[in-house]
Amino acid sequence: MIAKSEDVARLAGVSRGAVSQILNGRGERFSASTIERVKEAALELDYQPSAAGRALAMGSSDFVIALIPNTTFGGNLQDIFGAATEQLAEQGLTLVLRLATTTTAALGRLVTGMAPRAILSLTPFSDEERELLERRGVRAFEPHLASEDQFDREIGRLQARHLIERGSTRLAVARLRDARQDPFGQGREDGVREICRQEGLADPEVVHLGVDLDEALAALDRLSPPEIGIACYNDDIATCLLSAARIRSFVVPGQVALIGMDRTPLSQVTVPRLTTISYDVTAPTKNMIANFLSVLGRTPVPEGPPNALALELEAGGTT
Amino acid sequence: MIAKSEDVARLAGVSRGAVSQILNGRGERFSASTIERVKEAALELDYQPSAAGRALAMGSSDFVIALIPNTTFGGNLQDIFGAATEQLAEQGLTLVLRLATTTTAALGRLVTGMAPRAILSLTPFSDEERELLERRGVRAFEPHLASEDQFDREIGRLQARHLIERGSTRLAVARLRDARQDPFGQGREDGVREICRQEGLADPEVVHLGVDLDEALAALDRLSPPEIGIACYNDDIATCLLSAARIRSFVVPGQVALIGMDRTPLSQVTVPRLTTISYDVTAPTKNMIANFLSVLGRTPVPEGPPNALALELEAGGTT
DNA sequence: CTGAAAGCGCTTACAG
DNA sequence: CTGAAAGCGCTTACAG
Repeated sequence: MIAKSEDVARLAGVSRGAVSQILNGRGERFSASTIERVKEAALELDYQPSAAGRALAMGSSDFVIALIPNTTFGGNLQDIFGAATEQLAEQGLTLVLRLATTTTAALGRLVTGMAPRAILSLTPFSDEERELLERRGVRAFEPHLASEDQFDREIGRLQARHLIERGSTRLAVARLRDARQDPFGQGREDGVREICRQEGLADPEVVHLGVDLDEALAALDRLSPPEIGIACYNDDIATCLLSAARIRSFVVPGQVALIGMDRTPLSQVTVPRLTTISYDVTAPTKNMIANFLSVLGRTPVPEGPPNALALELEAGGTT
Repeated sequence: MIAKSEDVARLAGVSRGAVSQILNGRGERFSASTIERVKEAALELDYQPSAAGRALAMGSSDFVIALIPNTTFGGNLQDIFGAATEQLAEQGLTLVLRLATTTTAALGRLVTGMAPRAILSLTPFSDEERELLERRGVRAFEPHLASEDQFDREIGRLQARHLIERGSTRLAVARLRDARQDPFGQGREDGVREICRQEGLADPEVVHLGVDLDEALAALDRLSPPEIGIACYNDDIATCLLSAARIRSFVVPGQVALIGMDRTPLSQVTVPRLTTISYDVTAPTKNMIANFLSVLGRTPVPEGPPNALALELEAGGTT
């Protein structure tokens, strides 16, 4: 049988109320020996308070929901959430993950059903979601970013500037064929175009492809190099185009210059090594969690928001 | 304010008990007009039953926990869990994800606290976990796999047989440097060795590396080709070694033959294309979920377990 | 066919 | 310093 607070109370010879107080750290007014007895009884019975009972009595559960984005959930994020799970566990909170791929309605059902202590998201909430959460009285946390759109434009700008600096006079943007997976593509493209205009170059051509060699070859043929600098949606796309360029015997970076984004591990082992932009989600995510913990009021306030645009260009051999 | 069942009852002019029965589909005995009124009231008030209240009354919550493995949680899995989330939602169940990286004790706290309807795992539970879950009365589901170890040995065997078939007479195994991420390495290595002995070849040399060009170069130098067939832990490692071979000007597959595992998208765009083994987690995972739903008794039993060892060798240009 | 009451396991004023 | 009681929102026998 699963022990309940009554079992603990009986074993320790106190009331259920006392058990609750003591186990929740509000037992200053009890004698040391009583406290000791209760704690031992709880241990002995392997007592775990029922989440439902607590939630009902307290009005909000001990759950914290983390929304994970639809994009690749790489090893990085697992480490972060692994650590976060433990940190929250120390505070008696249990972190559960949820795919962000849900409608606002589903999110609504989730939060009113679960009554979580808070909800964390790796990507900014939509206005609709924000309003919903406020109405339901759920605290929402998101990484302290500049607006998502500005962020993507900045990436596009960075890519374009670097390509131009390295000698490209004709730019292209390689976006993802699958629009579902391309939430950031438009912002990137806009950033590239902005720089092109600013520098007096023609607007970038735009190609769409997936991680597929045939598509990469077709895209490259359409762009009819020699002499094109391609700002790629991510390193995988850049890698594809690098293979395509090799098959077509184009000189990289002489004829085809490539810049990726993400600095994936594999981007560092291509020949030549990919030029890319690294962006560490770790810092903003950790900061978000620290911020959350501090709002819980049990932890010092963190140092201050890290630079939200911690983009770093890593020059490789493809530009 | 958040509506509760009492609000719905008042608005519909019935008792709370009636609201509960009707909204949970056990309202056959009520008149059609009553049912209609209650449903409308619920809709109007945007009523969401409190998970805590339900859980407390019913003894188990509407949560289903899915344990996600510590390895890469790729796009595939997201799709699967996205679909599963919706399927379960239709049954009134809410799927939450949890990193599998937890101690048995933490798992115990989670399940006794949450009282989930079931717990699903993508990888087999340990005996300890299994025993814990049984004791707590939590239903556990896992993909219908042959034992994990057999599975990995089979992968190793497949890799080795293919390399030998393609002419390798000296084999090596490339494992992950980071042992944490190498849970399957030993089984694979054992499978390769088994085949080597069976075929009268020397035992395979074993190298350890990460996704890092310098490490790949060092590993390749240590194996001192020409003439080595390398069974790689995964496609990323194989890709690394392919780059290293190119830098050292080894002929692939003539001098260095490579076979990966996973059939990642990027493995299909290397030059030459990687020989690899594909294994679709989708089928076993979907099957597990179908199985779970059928046990809930609201869905027909699925067709029968898919072939758990649905490994498929995909010959590329590296062997 | 419907409603009133008890109970799920916990916490929190409140009375002693 | 401690215990008895009420109440959180729901469901489920049970009585009408």
